[in-house]
Amino acid sequence: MACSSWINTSLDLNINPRRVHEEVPVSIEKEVESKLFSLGMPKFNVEEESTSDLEEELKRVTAENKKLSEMLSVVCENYNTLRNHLMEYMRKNNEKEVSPTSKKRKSESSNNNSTCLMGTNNGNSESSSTDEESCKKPREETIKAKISRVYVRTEASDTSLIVKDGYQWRKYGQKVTRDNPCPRAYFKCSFAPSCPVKKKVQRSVDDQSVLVATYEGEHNHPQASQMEATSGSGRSVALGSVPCSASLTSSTPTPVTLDLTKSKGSNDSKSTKPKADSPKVPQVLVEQMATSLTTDPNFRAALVAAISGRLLHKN
DNA sequence: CGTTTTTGACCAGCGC
DNA sequence: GCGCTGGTCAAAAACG
Repeated sequence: MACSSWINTSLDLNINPRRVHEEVPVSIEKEVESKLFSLGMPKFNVEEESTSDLEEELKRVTAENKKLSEMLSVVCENYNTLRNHLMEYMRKNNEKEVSPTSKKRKSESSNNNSTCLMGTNNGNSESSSTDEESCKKPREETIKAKISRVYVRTEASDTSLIVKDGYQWRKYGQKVTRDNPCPRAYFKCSFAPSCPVKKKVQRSVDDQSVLVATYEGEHNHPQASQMEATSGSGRSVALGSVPCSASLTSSTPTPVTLDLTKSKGSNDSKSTKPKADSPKVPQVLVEQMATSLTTDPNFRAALVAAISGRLLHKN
């Protein structure tokens, strides 16, 4: 993913980094300074500051902190609203396209336009894409499967068809399909016995180093890795060991891809998923924002001021 | 010994 | 109806 696609979340906070508490003992002050300086923070002038100035500064930083929190809330709200709109739109679109007589394979072919590219970072971060409800064959009609497609770049020499996505999968079949010489692997979610999610993984015809993972259905449980992290007693989970490159060449101009596979359907009984199963896209967004913020000198200065202010107040 | 993977067989949808 | 194809099953093998 090109850096040019990154969202500029830089906040012009106009913080003056110079301000630091004056009444602090010199030893503590120097300690803080040296630590911050070792972190790449600018060393600031601490001379001739009055207490009132510092209190004012602290108030201002607190207010900005509050404002940032509010902005983040707004961003999250906007995201949820946008996602709901997208879901609504796609559902309406699907109702138009899928005729009552459409069958299994037609649903798959109509699914081809719901693809999206994603980048991976050593297989740990990934986002998926658009999804689409499909008309399944009779015995699967009870499952209104949501289908999404995920592209994962791996080592071209790696022949395994493992996509590390935080869930535990059991392979139940492999087939060589007509349009692709590379075999397609079929996986079922094995973390929860009742989980209906299936996954197909196949190498891309165009680029053998790209794995195409197609997900069907929605997980009715949190991610295995997250369950482990929270419970601390989960058994070892095979998440795959595919070394993925951090970048994925994409012609898609979309800067952020949405993971709607884990979106909570409004009328779905599975919507009562734990929060741990939240979409990964916000995480991507958060990472971008975090990166942007941490590289923003203004923000860093504000952070330094806030931290040092707190440290010094405690002393 | 329990779990997972492999792999050939089987089934169902689709086009002709 | 027949052949092709994708998807699933299930027994055997492999693995920890």
